[in-house]
Amino acid sequence: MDLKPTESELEILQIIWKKGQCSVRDVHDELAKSKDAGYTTTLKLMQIMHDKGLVERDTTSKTHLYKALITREQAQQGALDKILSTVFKGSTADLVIQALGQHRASKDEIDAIKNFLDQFEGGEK
Amino acid sequence: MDLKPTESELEILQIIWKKGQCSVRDVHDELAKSKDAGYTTTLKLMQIMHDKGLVERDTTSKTHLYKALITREQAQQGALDKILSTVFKGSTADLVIQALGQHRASKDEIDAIKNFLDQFEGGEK
DNA sequence: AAATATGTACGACATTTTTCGTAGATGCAA
DNA sequence: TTGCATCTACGAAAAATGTCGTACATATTT
Repeated sequence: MDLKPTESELEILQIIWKKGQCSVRDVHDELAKSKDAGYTTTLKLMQIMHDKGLVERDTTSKTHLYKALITREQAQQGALDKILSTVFKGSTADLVIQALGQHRASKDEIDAIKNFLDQFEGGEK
Repeated sequence: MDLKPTESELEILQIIWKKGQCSVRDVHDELAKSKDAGYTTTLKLMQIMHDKGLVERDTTSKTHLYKALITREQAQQGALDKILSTVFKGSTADLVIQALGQHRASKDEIDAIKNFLDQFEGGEK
């Protein structure tokens, strides 16, 4: 089980994660807002995702309904692992600092992260 | 100018970043430690990177020497932007927390991040 | 019931990325 | 200077991804 979604598959997973359960039409309409591809392209992609085990589907009615079998958190972790090894030399601290440096996080965000760090540090040696 | 390295190109860039300036042989020998591809494959890839403007090269001697034209920081930012939009819903805080949660940063790393945040927060509103 | 709309299946093609073989130039050692 | 090692150039194929057309089934409307 490989479970490494491609770029297009990730775009589709995003929509499924947001809506919870989707028909191909749901996904395609949402996708069409930002992208320009045919309906059958989306269909085929979702069929492939099913073959790969990235999604499951309910085929009891004519319009099949798809659910994600991989969580957003899993995909996030996979994406992080990948860029950590390819561009961040494995340094989480570098990654975090680079992420925060560019984006100008809001005060709320910074506080959330600080709280997280505090709680974290308490539990560790 | 697209400047979006592919997966293989990133592997090569990593080595060039580390060594500063490399022949194809340098890169290939290093690559061979973790991967199994022919010499001409590496050569071709580096030629393509040159065509794309990802690297420059000194061709005065028989063995050409390559330098990166994109910085590690640029590539890091590109990689971050990509996964922020594809799996993190644009939330830097989510990304940071997910990164720290899994990877068990060391105390030093945590402190470094905290210091960074402090200095940061001071400068902001 | 016929026409129209909407759905799945799936082969085939297009594009992008990666891999490799072969040819030819240049340096070097016997 | 002959032979061998090392290099670049580059076309072409393989592999991975993304795209679409067509066929056909099932609803829905008139």
